[in-house]
Amino acid sequence: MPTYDFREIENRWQANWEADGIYRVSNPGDPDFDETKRKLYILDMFPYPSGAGLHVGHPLGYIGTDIFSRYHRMRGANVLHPMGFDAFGLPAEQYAVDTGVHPRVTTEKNLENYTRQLKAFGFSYDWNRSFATTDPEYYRWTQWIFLQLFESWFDKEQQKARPIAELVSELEDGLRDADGVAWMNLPEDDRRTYLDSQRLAYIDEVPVNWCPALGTVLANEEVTAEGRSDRGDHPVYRRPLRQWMLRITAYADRLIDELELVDWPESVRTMQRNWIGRSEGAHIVFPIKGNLHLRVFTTRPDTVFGATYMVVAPEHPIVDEITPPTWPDGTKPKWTLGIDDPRTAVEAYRLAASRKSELDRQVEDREKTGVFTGAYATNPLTGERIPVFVADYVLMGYGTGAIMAVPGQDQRDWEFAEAFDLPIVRTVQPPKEFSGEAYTGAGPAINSGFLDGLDIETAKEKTIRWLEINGHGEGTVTYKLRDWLFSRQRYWGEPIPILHGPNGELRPVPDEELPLRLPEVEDFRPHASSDENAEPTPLLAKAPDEWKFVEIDGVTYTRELNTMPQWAGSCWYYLRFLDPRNEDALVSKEAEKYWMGDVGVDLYVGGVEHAVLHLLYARFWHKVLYDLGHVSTPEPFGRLFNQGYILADAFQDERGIYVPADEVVRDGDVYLYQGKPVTRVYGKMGKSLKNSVNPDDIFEEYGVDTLRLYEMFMGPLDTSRPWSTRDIVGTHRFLQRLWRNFIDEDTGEILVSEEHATGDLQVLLHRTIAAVTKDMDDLHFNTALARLFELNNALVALPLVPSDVADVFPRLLSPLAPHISEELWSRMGKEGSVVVASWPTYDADLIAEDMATMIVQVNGKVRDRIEVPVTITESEAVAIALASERVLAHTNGAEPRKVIARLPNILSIVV
RNA sequence: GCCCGGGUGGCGAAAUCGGCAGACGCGACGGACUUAAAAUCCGUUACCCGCAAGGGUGUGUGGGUUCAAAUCCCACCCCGGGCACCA
Repeated sequence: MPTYDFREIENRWQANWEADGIYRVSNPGDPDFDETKRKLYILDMFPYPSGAGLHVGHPLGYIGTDIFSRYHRMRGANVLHPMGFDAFGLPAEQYAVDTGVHPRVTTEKNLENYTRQLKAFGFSYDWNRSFATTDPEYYRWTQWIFLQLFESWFDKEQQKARPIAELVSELEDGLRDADGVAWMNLPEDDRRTYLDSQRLAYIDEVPVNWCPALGTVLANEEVTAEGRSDRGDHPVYRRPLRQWMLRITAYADRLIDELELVDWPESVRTMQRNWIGRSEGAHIVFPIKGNLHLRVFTTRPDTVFGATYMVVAPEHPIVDEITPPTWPDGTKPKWTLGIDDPRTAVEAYRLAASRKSELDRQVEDREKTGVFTGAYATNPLTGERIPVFVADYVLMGYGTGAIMAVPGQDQRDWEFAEAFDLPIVRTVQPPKEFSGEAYTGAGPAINSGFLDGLDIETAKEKTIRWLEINGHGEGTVTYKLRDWLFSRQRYWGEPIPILHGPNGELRPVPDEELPLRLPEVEDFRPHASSDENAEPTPLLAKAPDEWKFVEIDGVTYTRELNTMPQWAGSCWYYLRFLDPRNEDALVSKEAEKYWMGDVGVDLYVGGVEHAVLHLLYARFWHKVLYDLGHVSTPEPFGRLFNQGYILADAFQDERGIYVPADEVVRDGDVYLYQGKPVTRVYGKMGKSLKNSVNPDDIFEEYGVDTLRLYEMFMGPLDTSRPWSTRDIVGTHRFLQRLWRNFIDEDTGEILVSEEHATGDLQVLLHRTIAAVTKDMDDLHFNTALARLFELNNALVALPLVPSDVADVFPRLLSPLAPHISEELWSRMGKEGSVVVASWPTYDADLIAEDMATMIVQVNGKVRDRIEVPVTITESEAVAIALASERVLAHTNGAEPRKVIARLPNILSIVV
């Protein structure tokens, strides 16, 4: 059929490519491996296959990486471009809870649908390398990595992970001791406890976010600001629980410092630094009375002379010990909440604070509340007695849960001091023009004894030295980053391969028994409860006894019943793609060395929502594997690129409920849904806004190539852009026009001449090659397309396409629109597939200009444009310009006072 | 409040080593073809004044640097995302 039958063309070529295995990539050691090619690893953040299927917003980045991969294949690279699925997770489990359908069944169905949809885009993935994190052959190695963490400790001197066996031998040899106790003097049980406390994977009793309604514990980052669950919006309570933790904090410095090694957006690196939150400062000990003292962390030890009171978090354990039965002399009325004794007052405040920590805390905004404990501490530098308050603006989870308050240099402390009538002493001299309250800027120290006159940095150092010499504290570094809570009480995750002995001993499941498969359970409902005091129970407690209990050498062990979080599987999938069927290792040394090369993944593309968590966790695991010698690069992802989102109009009815956007009709200025007016809003395309557009529908109407081109033509890859189905016709028309330029629609004849292009068309051809090549390198696919549009438009008036244009055009277009390019290539009788054709080159001499347009400015305004030879000299240019009538009209013949020449483009005359 | 992005025609956007603002596309308008419509092809399309030639204005706002600013500097406004009494 001579007209552009995109459906037939696209289906046929996708089938051919698959049959030919044209996107299959071989590894070092394979018979067809070509070691002369340079390697390029181009990776997408793999998707979670949800039940809703893909919408046109998902594949934006995938189209970009596909184009980049195809381009570099044509430039001779050996491109690894894989795709897989992050398939453990709560949605399938919750579906199982609701319907009883096994998560495996749901997941397999979704995987199939996602694979079908992704294949329909014509992506050049090597599907032979695909896997899902739920495959036992994959999670076998996820479990193996966990055991590597379990069997390792962090050597602070060497700043790296080492096998725990090396720690044991150093302890046995007396090269180290266990927290000051010699190994030989330590009883067996204590040795075990000590070792367990040193592991990178360890168990700790930590406060967790317990969500009874979900029957599970949530990570901090999964809890909303309102103290409710991110998923489901259920109430969340904080309670202590024994949990597996991963010691990511040991890597805090390296995770910051080694950001220097990667080519990432500066914004993402900044976000990671902020998340880790390294701050240097000091611990300072404030005596209270007897043996009691309050230890605080401060980033501003230089301001200690201005510490006029202290604040501890409501949850701080010292509060009970320091609060006296009666108010001491000098207690101001506004410090007491109007209550007769300190203990009652503090209890009342704590109760109010614990309630507030949920919803009200936000509402209450900035007003400072607190209560005096009735206790005084002594400022070790001034020797003054200063009151100790309880206030909820200090958090138990950061630093030591206590602060020295320096109202002169901290605005929150200033506000509190004003509210409670506490003294304010400036210890840094603000500039004269400063009119604010707390002053945090630079300046000389004042009111600070031996620090007076020093700048902040010097004063910090001197204070720390004083503290250390006098035993009142020491310089220290703290981090916002906390260890990674790694246990989930869910079913649909990787089982943690640990056995618990009768005396609390931890025994790893031997490597040869991996994978430890998920046991079958009959019912997936967690012990959900509306009782906030309900005990958390892992779902695997429902597994059969023969799974849960293991007898070894006459000892009965209980299996760990927690599973891993969804992050686990996505922490290392990029390594498995290198060697996905390896049964002896997570990746072979040769494959790892070849594909990771010097910088790791050469281009990693995904949404900015993963800027912190996923990328930080993956970097952490990678560094552990690096330390233990399993990988050869210090960083996993050499270059990161964040693609934008597809945005779309969404519509809300009068109750604020989203209505299906595709059923909304426009009537003049108003939008109607089922006859009722709705409000138009705008946001990220997705299920929650009910504004998804299904790619299947677009393929049906316009074809795959059109959709690929449209998504790329909308704008630069890294910005978000609004979906507009109306605009798709632009790229569709481009393809139809291209078709008609090459194919006679009546006869099906190829409209290509024997002749080469000449004159302007030849120049345009070579300029187009140059421009598209540069745009491809820069991931500027929108402008690459614009150049191809221009070349296409230039062909419309010609009866036949010149042979060199015909030879080049499908190759330039093929990364962007592979199907039509392959069809034209094939119809012209070209040898082989366009997929493996070489990228066109251009003749630099042809695109060199000999004439240029010279802009003539008079007093900064453009007054004339004159065609001049590119070799024009300044005196010639001035002579020509001053003779121009348009210039004369503005110079009135006056002599130039000044001439700036950027020849041949600019001549700027000042008169 | 803090941090990170971003504000350019009716719309999506080009142009960022400081050197022609608006490439390319959508839409709109006019024309050709057609019995007609669709499709296709040709043209116009930042705004204001002007018949025209031409002139003026213009890249969120106000200043500044410069022969020259979308681009650099200062202050502010708005939109999006992230974090939040983090000491």
